[in-house]
Amino acid sequence: MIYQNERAIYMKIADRVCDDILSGKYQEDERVPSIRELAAEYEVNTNTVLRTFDILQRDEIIYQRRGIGVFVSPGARHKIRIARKHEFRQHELPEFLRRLRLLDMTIDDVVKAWNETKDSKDEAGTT
Amino acid sequence: MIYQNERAIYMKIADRVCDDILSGKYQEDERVPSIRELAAEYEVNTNTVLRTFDILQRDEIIYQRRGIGVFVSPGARHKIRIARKHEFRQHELPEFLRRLRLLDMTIDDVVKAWNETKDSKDEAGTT
DNA sequence: TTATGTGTCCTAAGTAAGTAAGACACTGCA
DNA sequence: TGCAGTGTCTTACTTACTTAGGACACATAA
Repeated sequence: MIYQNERAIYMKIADRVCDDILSGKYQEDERVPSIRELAAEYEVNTNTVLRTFDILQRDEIIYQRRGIGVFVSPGARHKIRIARKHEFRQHELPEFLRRLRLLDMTIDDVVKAWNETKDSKDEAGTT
Repeated sequence: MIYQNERAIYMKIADRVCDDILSGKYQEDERVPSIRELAAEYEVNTNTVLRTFDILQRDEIIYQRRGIGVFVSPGARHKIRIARKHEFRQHELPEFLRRLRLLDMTIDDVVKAWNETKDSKDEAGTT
């Protein structure tokens, strides 16, 4: 039985946007899809995306220009990396290992999965 | 920036109870703390814990006896393990590795953390 | 200037989650 | 029998989230 239930769509979208900045899909000072476009992509109301952008702007990840669009702030990528790494070490990793241990599993299972996904990437990169 | 925001306290409590069944804190056919006790422990309203027990009973993890208490169902531990393992392989592990990769980290960081927490447990078990 | 696409704001509504406080029914025990 | 502890249920209220639909302000290009 799994009971996680994370709601707040606008928060999840914020996380996705950060993902895309980290991965380089959105470069710094580059334009992000418009509120209406993102609302269509995620199939939510424009107000929901608006709330996403509210907190992203509050955290200086993006900046909005009335009538033009939304852009990635300079230094956003680095800022996200720092925050994510901290969160990872402090919470995600310990929680992950805790759940791993609760299932009597070992790190080998994780390493194996890592190598498998890594292999598929190598194949794409090679040849 | 981390935007997770998982609400629904009653779901988190359900997860905690399952943790405690997995770890052996609550044995099968053994009594679980009363609704009022758990409400006090987690500092929530009794109705919130009631909702937790509603879904745990629906999933046959527990059974309630009016006037007596709440008990762990026979086979609950096994049932939770199956569900958790499935969830782990299907979602938690892939998502974990994805986030790891987004941070340009490698599996070595995870192995290291695993060994460290494992060491501290070994010390407690030995001598 | 006008049209279009953008961000911004508003009101209205519904749902889920959580709290609060109390009442009732059942069980075991003194 | 009476009491205490339990699960159960009810009503009322607040808050956060999400949707819906529309309106306005601004910037750019035709």
